[in-house]
Amino acid sequence: MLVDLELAPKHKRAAGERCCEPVAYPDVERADASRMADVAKALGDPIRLQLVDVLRKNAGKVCVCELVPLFDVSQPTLSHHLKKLRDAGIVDCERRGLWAYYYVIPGALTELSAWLE
Amino acid sequence: MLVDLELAPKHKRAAGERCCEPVAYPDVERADASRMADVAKALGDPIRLQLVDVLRKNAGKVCVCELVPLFDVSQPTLSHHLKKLRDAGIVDCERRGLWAYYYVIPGALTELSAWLE
DNA sequence: CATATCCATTGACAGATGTCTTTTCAATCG
DNA sequence: CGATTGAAAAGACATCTGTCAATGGATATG
Repeated sequence: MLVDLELAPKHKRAAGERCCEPVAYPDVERADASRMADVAKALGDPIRLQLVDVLRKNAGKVCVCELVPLFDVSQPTLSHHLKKLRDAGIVDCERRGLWAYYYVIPGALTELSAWLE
Repeated sequence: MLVDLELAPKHKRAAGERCCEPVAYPDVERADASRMADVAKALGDPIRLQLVDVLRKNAGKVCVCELVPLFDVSQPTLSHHLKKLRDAGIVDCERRGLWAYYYVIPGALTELSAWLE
């Protein structure tokens, strides 16, 4: 599938003249874009993306001590990544005694997912 | 919709004992995760996300001189963002005389989109 | 050729990021 | 209580990121 390029053979414009037709730009998009970019940014690290992947496939069943050995980073580093995901509103955790059980917050990815579609 | 938490009331384990059941962890995911994380990272900036949004809605019709006034950043900064998107394999451009026409590469977002779903 | 225009690149710089080691905190066990 | 354990936080440090001003390169006009 190729993109339908509409490359009008343009000529140099006079000073101050627009070189292209203006693109309609919905102002509402700005806040949406910020929210979605925050989520995308949080997913923009292989470890965090895999963390979300594992958590989604094992909703609510995974505690940190089980996540750590899956990655080649130290426990504090993984904790740091989990905090990033928490700050982005993608995951949350529930503590039970010594253990912390992480899960993906339902709906946290739907806005970005819908936009990407 | 709530996550189905299976919080077994665990007790302190003996030294060396696993505190959790091991999670099956497909090794194939590693390369996939890296690719998708790269795409997500590129989308992890509001300006870049909006750039992709505009380009998707105006496939192949948008030249840089038209994109610049849409954002409150300098032309070199926008050029930098476009390069990031190019490096991530999300967009490409076609030059025609003085102008550069950007477009979203078809299928560039499908892997991430499918995973997010 | 000289000049103007579009766009990319370079260099600089403050701030964010990923990582580790060390520390702290809360909870459990003996 | 004292010791141990799971997990978060703090501190340090090299690297990456977003931004701008200045520059460069290619193309068009005259």
